[in-house]
Amino acid sequence: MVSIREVAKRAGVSPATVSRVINGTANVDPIKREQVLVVVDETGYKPNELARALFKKSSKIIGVIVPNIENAFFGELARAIEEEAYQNNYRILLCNSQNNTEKELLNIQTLNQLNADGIIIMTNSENLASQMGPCQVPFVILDRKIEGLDEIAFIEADHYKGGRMATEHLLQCGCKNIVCMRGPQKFSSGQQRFLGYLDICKEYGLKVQWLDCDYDYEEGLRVAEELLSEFPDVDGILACNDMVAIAAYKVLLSKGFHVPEDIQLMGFDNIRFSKLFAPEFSTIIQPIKEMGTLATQVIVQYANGEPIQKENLFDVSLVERQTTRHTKEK
Amino acid sequence: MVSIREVAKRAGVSPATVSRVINGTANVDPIKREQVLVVVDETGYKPNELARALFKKSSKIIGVIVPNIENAFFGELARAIEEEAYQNNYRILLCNSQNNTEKELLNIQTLNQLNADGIIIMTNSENLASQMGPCQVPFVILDRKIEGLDEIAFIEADHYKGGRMATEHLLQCGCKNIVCMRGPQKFSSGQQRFLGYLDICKEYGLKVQWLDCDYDYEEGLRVAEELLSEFPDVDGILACNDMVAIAAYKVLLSKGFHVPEDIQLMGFDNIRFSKLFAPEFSTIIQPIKEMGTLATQVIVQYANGEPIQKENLFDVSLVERQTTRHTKEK
DNA sequence: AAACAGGTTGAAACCGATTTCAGGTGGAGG
DNA sequence: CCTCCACCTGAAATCGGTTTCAACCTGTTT
Repeated sequence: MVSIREVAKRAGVSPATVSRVINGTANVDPIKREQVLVVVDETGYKPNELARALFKKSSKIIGVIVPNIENAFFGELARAIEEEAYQNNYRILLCNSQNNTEKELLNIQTLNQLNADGIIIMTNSENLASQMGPCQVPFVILDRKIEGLDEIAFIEADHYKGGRMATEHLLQCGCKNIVCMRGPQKFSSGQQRFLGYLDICKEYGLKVQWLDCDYDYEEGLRVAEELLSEFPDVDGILACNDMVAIAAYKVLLSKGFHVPEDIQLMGFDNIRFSKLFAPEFSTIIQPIKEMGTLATQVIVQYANGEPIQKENLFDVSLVERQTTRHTKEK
Repeated sequence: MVSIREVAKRAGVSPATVSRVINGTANVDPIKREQVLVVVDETGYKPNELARALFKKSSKIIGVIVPNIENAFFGELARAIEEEAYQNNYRILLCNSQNNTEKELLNIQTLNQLNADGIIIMTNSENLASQMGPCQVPFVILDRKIEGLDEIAFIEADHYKGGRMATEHLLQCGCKNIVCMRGPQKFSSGQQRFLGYLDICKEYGLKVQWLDCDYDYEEGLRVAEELLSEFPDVDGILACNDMVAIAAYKVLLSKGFHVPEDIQLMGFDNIRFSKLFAPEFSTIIQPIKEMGTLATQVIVQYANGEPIQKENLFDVSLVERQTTRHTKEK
């Protein structure tokens, strides 16, 4: 690899001048500029980003910490983040934490040591902040609030509204006996969705019934079994997310229930598979792409010294597909 | 952020000594060593990885280039790579290329400028190598051969065997009219699987019938429609991968066909969703995790100057689930 | 013709690590 | 007691960029 000094020598100028030509940071005599450009072209010179980042204290790297990249929701977020980062000439350093707090901490440290420009974090680790050493890198929290971490921005969807809409929809589809497989109450997403469910039940005078369920498929399987034995006359299930909804569907299928004839089913998130599945799932749409894009933009803006909005609540909407059935007579 | 000079000053030693303590690269007087460790602990000093990487010409970063992270197959590969990289104290820089050659080239360049230790690439770009500038970073190619690129290792599954097994299985399940939705013939995966299908057809004297189909869901929908109109008495479909199999299933469902009663269906890859789907898909298992792990190990070994194996063919196997039905009378 | 403003330029310092190399110390051996 | 060797140690060079700063050149003003 040819260095800036080598280019300078060949072009008969100083490294400083080469730097100025490359970065356009100052005027350079057109003749010298041309000489430099010729040599750059001949040698295929590309500045070493490490050296640059070392001096500038910015590596144009954004760290992305997700609990599980195989989880479609995070996969889709990661994709949106990567895309937007690329557009802005940033690169993505990915950490798949598997709920391993130690791994998250180590990755945060690495990002710090790499002069990263920002960290977008989605995590399950509640007490991450307390265990974390000093960190220069600005944080953006996506989807799940972390106590004690002073992030530059927080981005989430309106889970409460989503919870309300989902429950109300089941109601309008004729369900009398709605059971909520509520998500982890340590997350605001879990809390707010459940609160939405609760409030609708209260407003319509419905019986409140629920079970706790983590956000993953295997848990969904287990809890759905439990649900059927505990609430035998259930006719509507509000799953905490799409993966759990799919798990519930499979359990219902194996027990001989029909969806939506016997039992109706609502998911949450609108991951891509919720539409690919057979039947296609009615669910609450979180604007996943927009959220990921914004997370990245916030970091870019912050790096540029632009003002940013700290709290960002994204609107949600409902899509009715094949697992619920809107009764015509409302 | 405190620097090594700061630590050295506080501990009353030189930066060289601090470096030696941190890295254990030379003996240091136990007393001084202790002083250094105390200061390191007090200040929370962590060496700047950029400075280190600049000097060492190795940033402990592995680039991962995938065509589409939302595609479960690549998502699962990425996960395995990240996991193994973490175990070896490497980090992952992710590029989701969306089949955009320019984006791939730019990311390769960036990785080069970052003194990355290796690039694991899965791409659709055929003529990537010819457009690529000089690159110091060693490549490992996963899943899809790239002509003209001199990689340090190539890793793929035994697609030919998989193609044979899948076809033979459909045959044993009583299919008389197997249609192959073959994958892109520019990839060895597409070629080899199709070759397996062809050879089994020849050996059993079967009629050969196929359509071309890209590896994605939307294509699967389109081609499956075409398949039904072109081959009305099909009773077995060999999809080029699991996503296409799912698409085919949905088309069959919408046309009123029953799977596996009317038409049997084989996928390929064994992505997680092939088992989560309803019905669960019979498919060919690629050892995704093992392949990703090996790709990473190869790079680590190469960085350590250890010998590595260039060509790596992974065995595949067949899992019979609900979309095929093994007839008892063989 | 001298003074001054404005624009280019390169030497050198800097970012924060690692490693080389030469000098200093202490103990063993003659 | 002197020599030699082994072992620590720190000054300085290095990695490859960027930026500061002072010097220089050109052309204009008085």
